[in-house]
Amino acid sequence: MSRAPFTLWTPVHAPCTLGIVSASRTARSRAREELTREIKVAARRQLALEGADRLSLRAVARDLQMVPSALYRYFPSRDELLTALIIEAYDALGDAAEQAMAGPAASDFLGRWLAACRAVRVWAVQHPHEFALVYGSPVPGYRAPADTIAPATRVYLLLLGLVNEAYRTGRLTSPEADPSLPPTLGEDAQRLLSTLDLPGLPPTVLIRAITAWAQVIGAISLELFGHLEGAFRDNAEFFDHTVKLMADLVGFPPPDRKAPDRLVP
Amino acid sequence: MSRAPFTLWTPVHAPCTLGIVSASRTARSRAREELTREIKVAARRQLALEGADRLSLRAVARDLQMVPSALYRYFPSRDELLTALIIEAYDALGDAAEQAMAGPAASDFLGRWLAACRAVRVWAVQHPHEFALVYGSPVPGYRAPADTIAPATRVYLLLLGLVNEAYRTGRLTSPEADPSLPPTLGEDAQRLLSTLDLPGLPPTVLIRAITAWAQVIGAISLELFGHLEGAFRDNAEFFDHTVKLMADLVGFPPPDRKAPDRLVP
DNA sequence: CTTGACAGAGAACAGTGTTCTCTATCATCG
DNA sequence: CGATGATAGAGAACACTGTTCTCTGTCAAG
Repeated sequence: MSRAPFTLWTPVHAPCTLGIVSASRTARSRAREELTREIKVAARRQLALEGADRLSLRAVARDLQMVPSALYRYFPSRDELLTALIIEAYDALGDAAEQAMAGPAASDFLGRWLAACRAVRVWAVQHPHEFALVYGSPVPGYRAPADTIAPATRVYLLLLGLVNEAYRTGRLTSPEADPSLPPTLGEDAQRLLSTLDLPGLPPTVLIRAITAWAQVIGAISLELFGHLEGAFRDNAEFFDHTVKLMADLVGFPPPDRKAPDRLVP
Repeated sequence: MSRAPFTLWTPVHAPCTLGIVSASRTARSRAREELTREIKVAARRQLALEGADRLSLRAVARDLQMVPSALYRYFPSRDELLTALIIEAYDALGDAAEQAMAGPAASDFLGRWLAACRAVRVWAVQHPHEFALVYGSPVPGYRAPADTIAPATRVYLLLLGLVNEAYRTGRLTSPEADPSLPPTLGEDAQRLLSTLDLPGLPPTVLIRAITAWAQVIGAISLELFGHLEGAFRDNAEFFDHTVKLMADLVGFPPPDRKAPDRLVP
């Protein structure tokens, strides 16, 4: 079934909901927002229990004592409901990472990197089906709808910001003999850096950071999807170690060594 | 729906099919094997077109001009059919990697590592839904059935064998200042090494190899599942670079430099 | 107060996985 | 060879699913 171009569902004649204009809130639209929320929490509950492919519109309707067709006043299809859950999952993941990163001292870059990555894994372990929804195979159709890519970049941008901050303050060790990027990859990295508003960050560092991020997602995927079954007694310990290896790859200085040769910012 | 303990489907009174005993092959069991194969190819065709969650038993039955219930003589459920496809996908992936690894000279460890990883990615790009089936979120139920974990380890063991071979022949550069493993992780690594029959390989190298493998899967997942959309014009180039970074992490010597300090085997 | 948009109910449709029962057909054993 | 029993497939049925209609009340605005 081909997916129509995604449109976040909004009522055709809905009043303006920008800002904090809660005074002019009619009772109907208020009930509407509340029910929309309730539908999503019911759906998320069922998602957590059964997984995305077992998520049934009729079941969430039963849960809310509604008739199935009534749900279509709020979400035009099951796929759009799933998309809303995807967006919320991205946000929850971003919240978790952001909060964890605020724990260590601002100057402790390795500690903040570790804390954020750990938070991502812990969230994933606690919400395996939601992680699968966003980083596993996309269930609704095959290509992510446009509205999901913005929230998707949040964790990613958080970590990149950390790398940039460490670099700017001269706390990033330069890799010994960094292989140069092939031309088109280097151009793409430069373009990414300018669109991400991270001028000055070397392209090689960006690529290393993305590489590390891919490793983090890969390690979590392997664990959650059963590919590490029986390998380690404590998967968190293994994850921590790989994250430290990746931190070293990116250039976060290990705590014991005095940061040796620094890149000039 | 809870999954019953997995049993690869075999007819209750089927004759012994071990070895190449094709003489005592009755016509019925021969037709049975052929139809089993045909069901799988029809299912795989539909899987490639629509994805795992859209794979419909009734559609493959229609494709084969059978009635849906007839399929249940060959696979006791849709999940078991998917499991068979999973196993075949693992095998196809293993074949691709194995064949690619045989390309470069036996002593060119970096080249063989690169070739194998590239082959994995190319196979994944060409069979995205099958990759999603095995390395994305597991669709049938939540835990991989026991019969899939053996074929799943094939690619993995192939790469580990390469690392071991490089180490044994002294072609693996030791990482500068390898952080020591925490105690339980080190024990687990030692246990893994003995069960995998790779004695002598340092536990830290094993962990680095698994880390690299997780990165490869993560990079492919990010690409296939849309998280790299719009980032790189040539994803293969990005992938190649990350794979080289990981090769360096594992200790495969770069081709230009003379391999500096070697581990004693 | 009237009008029109909206929320929800209910029925219906096409599709799904799965399980029955029933009838041929084939392999095997006496 | 012929009887017997296991098997393959057909067909109907059940309990679901997502989705789309139509129809009635209800709330908000002109």
